[in-house]
Amino acid sequence: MFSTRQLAAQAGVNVETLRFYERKGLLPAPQRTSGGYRQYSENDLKRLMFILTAKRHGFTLQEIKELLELRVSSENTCEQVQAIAREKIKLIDEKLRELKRIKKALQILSQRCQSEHPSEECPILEGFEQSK
Amino acid sequence: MFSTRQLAAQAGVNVETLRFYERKGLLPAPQRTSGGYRQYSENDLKRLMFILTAKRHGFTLQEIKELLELRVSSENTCEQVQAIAREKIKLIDEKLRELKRIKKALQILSQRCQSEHPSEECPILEGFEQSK
DNA sequence: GGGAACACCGTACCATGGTACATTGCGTTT
DNA sequence: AAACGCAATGTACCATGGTACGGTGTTCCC
Repeated sequence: MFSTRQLAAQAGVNVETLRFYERKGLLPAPQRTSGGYRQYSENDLKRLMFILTAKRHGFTLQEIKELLELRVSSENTCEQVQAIAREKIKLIDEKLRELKRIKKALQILSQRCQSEHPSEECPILEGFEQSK
Repeated sequence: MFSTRQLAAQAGVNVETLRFYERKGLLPAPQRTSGGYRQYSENDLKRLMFILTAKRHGFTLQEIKELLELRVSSENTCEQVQAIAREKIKLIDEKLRELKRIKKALQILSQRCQSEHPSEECPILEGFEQSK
């Protein structure tokens, strides 16, 4: 069990951020002590780490919330969950493809820098094909 | 040559966005007609597409600006450019790794949904290891 | 040469994702 | 029981990345 401060420190975020995520429904309202202090579990930490990871490459909080809500319940049959998961996987595959494209462009740039004259102009743009 | 409206339409963005990117230094101030209208080139379109692609997976406008400024000039020797490019490539590799992790977690979830009972609880969290 | 249709500019506004108070409350220590 | 530290709350504020608006200027076509 962690206090707000401890959880925030573990994850490297601001204490206020935890409250913010709670308001937004990304973190569940944790148990409270008799005095009203939040008590976070190991599971909350994992969940928080996931949020932060997903956030780092451009998932919005809303999307992350949806990812986290992907669970089978009475409202949500297995097949529905699978459909949503497949959708998200497709989205991720697209992100993967585009990141690879950008990486390749950077590698081409780096390559050119090795082979050409120092003062030569080698704009990064030249390595790019049309996107999307 | 495109007008502002044409370029915006080609790229699927708002006209105002082009002016915004120009103010922020992401798009160069284009040539103007005698009447003061902007005239964009094919190269501007490519540049804009790159910006949009990079943006879609979490590069900030500031980072994108730096990517676009990666070019050899009198201020910037080939070696410096290479160093920056390598740095960005490392960053991209990290994003790739984390996206793959998220994808795997989703696949595990999807798998479970096939093999278990409809009403079973299968939270997505369970597929995740500790991150970072 | 008058009027649509579009362009320009500055400024104001908006959503997202936080961050920072100021105030009140808990809880331990002395 | 006073005091220190940290927690909780509501509200205000901030940066980023746009978007909208009102007023003016330009083109083009009848």
